Amino acid sequence: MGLEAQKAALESLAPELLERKKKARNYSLPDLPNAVDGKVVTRFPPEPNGYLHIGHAKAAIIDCEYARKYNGKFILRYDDTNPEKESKEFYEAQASDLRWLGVEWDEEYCTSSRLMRHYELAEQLISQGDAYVCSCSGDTIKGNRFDRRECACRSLPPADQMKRWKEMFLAPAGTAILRLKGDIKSNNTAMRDPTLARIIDAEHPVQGKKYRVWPTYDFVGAVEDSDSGVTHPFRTKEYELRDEVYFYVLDRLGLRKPTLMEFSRLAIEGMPVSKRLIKPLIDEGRVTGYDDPRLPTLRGLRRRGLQPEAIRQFVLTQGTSKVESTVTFDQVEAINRKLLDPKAKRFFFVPSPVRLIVHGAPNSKVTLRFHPTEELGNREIETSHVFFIPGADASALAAGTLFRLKDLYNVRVDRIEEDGTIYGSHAGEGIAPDTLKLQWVTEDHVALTVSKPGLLFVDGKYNENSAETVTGYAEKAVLCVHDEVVQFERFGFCRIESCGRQIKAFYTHK
RNA sequence: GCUCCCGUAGUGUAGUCCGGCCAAUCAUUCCGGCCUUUCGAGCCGGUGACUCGGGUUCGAAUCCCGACGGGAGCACCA
Repeated sequence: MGLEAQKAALESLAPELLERKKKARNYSLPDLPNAVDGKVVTRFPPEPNGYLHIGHAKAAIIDCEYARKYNGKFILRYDDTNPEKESKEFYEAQASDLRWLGVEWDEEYCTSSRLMRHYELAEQLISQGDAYVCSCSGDTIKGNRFDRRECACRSLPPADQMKRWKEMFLAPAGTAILRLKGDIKSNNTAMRDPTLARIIDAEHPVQGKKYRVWPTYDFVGAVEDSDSGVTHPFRTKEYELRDEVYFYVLDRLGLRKPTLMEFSRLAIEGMPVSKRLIKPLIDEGRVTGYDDPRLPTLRGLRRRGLQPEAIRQFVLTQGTSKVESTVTFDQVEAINRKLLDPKAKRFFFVPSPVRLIVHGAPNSKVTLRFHPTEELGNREIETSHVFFIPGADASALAAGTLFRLKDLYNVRVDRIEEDGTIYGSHAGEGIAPDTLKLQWVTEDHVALTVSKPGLLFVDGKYNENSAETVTGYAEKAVLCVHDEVVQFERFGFCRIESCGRQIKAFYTHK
């Protein structure tokens, strides 16, 4: 029986079998292991040392989303245990960026507020013989780690270690560190007696000069997750080698062990996320700051016109896999466009304007809707016989061509002058099929420059053309728009940043 | 170099833990078509993938071994 015959036979016997069922994509995150509804606790632990970017957003959104999914609790924890790197401004900046993102936390605290607890646990480790004070030089420590060799400090008895620990609080910075007695022979370099605490003299943005001995990430990351009741801490893949340390520390301390999980770092093509790459761009004036719309910082994305919800949906489509991938920005744009489409007001913006004189044009006042289908209001425009149309479209016109001024009437081209000016004649109101429909402005317009954020890096090199601008005329009505994303018809979505005579527009995407 | 992680269409992603319902999901890109007073959105359709080689099994994207490829870590940063 041939395929067609089989189909026909099936059609008569059981037609329902011919319909291919479509499985609906489930956008929610996969189930968590060891999760109990109402008992899940997650946390987002940024270090207040810079502005949050899309990578942080991924972590924060996933953490928050899981807490909601299981009716649990979500904690914002500032991991501020290195006073040399952190500064006051970032605590609030990070919180406000998270609020903009729509991430809401149930609790918030600073790791630096718990140093006494860390000291207490450090002393427990010391007295148990699980930690020691090492006074070797940095180079010696490094060499010994490489050679898998224990140093003399390690074998001193706990009582001596405790004495050395007390002395650390008065010792000059750099002269001693507290190390975990791990496994110096381990293949995992992270286990070769990692540092638990060190001396730092810098003033802390919150604690001031109260402390000099600061615990490290390996120590407090594990302790804080456990102490604060976090059940499902997430971190990015580069910490995977430290998992063993994490659990070992908790094990020696007799503390509860959370279900630790990892996901890959989020990378977007041409958009650097690291301060190492961004800082020089700012210093050299190649970007305007951390809120430059070409940057994937939350501030940059916001300025560009990205909706927080788009970032959330995008992050959720990425999920929690460990596969490292580089996404192109159009994935984010597509989501953003769908969100923006029903709520962005439509305006006319004419890039590279060319003058159009219409013979027989009526002087009239037209009312144009801000949106073709949604009730977003409207604006009025008075028209006479002078218009401006886009240069790119004008260059395709020739004498005799019929086109339409969108939402107005048809025009037939009579002639085109040397200077580019187009002379045409009014050619009826009815919509003619298959004609160009052009956006237009009248003589009563505003000059506008649109910044088009491009990729900052192409093939690993700074892209000199990342800050393209398009100049043109916009209809007057844009003057009443403040900090809003609009759609310039046939041009693209743009965020209008300021009002008055100084309008800035950023091209969000097509 | 050592250790660890990861390899599903152009790009992402679901499925991999607990092998069969996978003739492999969804999105995006691209290409058609429809609709439309926008080159947008929407609707319909199409192209397109389990890195390779062995093994286990009645049956492998899924389990095992190896190769190859990519990434990460090897701090008194987080």
